[in-house]
Amino acid sequence: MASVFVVEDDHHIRELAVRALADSGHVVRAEGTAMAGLQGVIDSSPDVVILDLGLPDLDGGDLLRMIRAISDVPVIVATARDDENEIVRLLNSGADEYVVKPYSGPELEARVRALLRRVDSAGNTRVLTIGGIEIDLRSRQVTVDGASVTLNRKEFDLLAYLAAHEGAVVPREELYAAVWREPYGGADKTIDVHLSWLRRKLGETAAQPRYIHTVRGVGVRLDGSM
Amino acid sequence: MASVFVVEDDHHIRELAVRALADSGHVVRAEGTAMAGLQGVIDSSPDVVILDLGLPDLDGGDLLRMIRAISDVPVIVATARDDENEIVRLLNSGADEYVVKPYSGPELEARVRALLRRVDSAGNTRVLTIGGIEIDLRSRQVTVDGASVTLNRKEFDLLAYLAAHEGAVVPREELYAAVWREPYGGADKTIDVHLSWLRRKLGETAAQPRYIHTVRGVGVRLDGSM
DNA sequence: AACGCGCCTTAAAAGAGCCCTAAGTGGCTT
DNA sequence: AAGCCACTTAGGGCTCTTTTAAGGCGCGTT
Repeated sequence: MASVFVVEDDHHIRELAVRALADSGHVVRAEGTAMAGLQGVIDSSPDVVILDLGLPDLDGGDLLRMIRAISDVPVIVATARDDENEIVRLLNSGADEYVVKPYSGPELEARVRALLRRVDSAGNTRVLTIGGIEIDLRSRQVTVDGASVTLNRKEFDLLAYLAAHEGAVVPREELYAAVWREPYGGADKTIDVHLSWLRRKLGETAAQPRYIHTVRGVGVRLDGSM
Repeated sequence: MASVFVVEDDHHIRELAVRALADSGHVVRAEGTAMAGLQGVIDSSPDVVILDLGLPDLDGGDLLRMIRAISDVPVIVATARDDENEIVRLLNSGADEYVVKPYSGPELEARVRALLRRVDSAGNTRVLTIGGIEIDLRSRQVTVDGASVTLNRKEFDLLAYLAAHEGAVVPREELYAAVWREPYGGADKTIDVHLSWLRRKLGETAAQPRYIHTVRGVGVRLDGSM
């Protein structure tokens, strides 16, 4: 059982989804517009969001990015079958699942269940702790060994993404895509400059890393256990 | 990067999948029959399984249940059937994702990535253990008898590929193609140099092998049981 | 409008580490 | 014994990464 938020403008589809999910024991809320949906997601902090892409007031992809900017909530996007590139793009920009419309109630329910099975075992806190670093995703405040440090937007987004993937080597390409939201031109040194500034604020250098470890030729890894 | 196992009987589709996944940096194994696939999944403990449903020797659903009986490995099912009920049934019986055939390389790659992201964020680790060697594919960290060793990119990729094929003799040609991502010019001695460096870091020599065994005229074999 | 400030990008240089080539040695096969 | 194959070491070129510096842009303030 979980709380699910449905954003879908078509009344009949919305009712189908709400009924199917409610029948299988979930707490369901629904809205019919992007802006109301965004507000609802913020207010009710659901465990899963079902997001229709064909909303009247805003592109579904934009809404997805707005949700991702404030939350790591798992998102299932509902889309038309013939749009393969769109699906790839959405999965890369933060969607966790997709269902193809028209979908059946049982299918949607199965997707929600499959997704929750993965997510339940993860600790869903709004504050990430990596070694001596505390990252509050909501207020965007960071402390290192208890002392507050001021990060600007890019620095915070870099740190937050690395922290969300603690221990994993994150390729520059992925890191750039996540923070800049645009394709990575391989020769772009900007990301290195920001990493350097971030390191300074975390109290380390590349030569004496405490958290951000360079894996030459592959990417960088945030690791608090060393 | 992860180790992926593909079970698909159609040669062309299999090659498409293998190439797409290898190009995006994964260690890939593939088989064309259900029984060989099951054996391969048992032997190589992959991080993700791509499972075709239209296998010649066994129903894909049955194979999925057999895999589920022995492992929690995430499974992506590939189905030509545009059959909604079939998909729901499979998701309920343990599949984690599905792709509809024919699928593109980028689409498959995106599904694998999305799945790995969920698995990783659930706190799972992807570790290969060969004798005293522990290989963490996510952080690219390696320990031998508990002691950390620092491998550079080529060394790590070589070791990871050999470990994913533990016990099998890997031809130089295949090893080179997997790590360098380009065709093997037969006279290339570079791979030998890197293998030598890797051996040194693992604490062995070719004359006194503990893990990497040379099979003269054929290739090399990683084996931790000796 | 003009100014100041912070933020981001571009540029450039230096350093470190990695990778390939080359060459010599040793062992196995024929 | 000769030839082939594999292993190792050494050296230099090159790529990748880091860091500093300078300039432009946006934005709020004066």
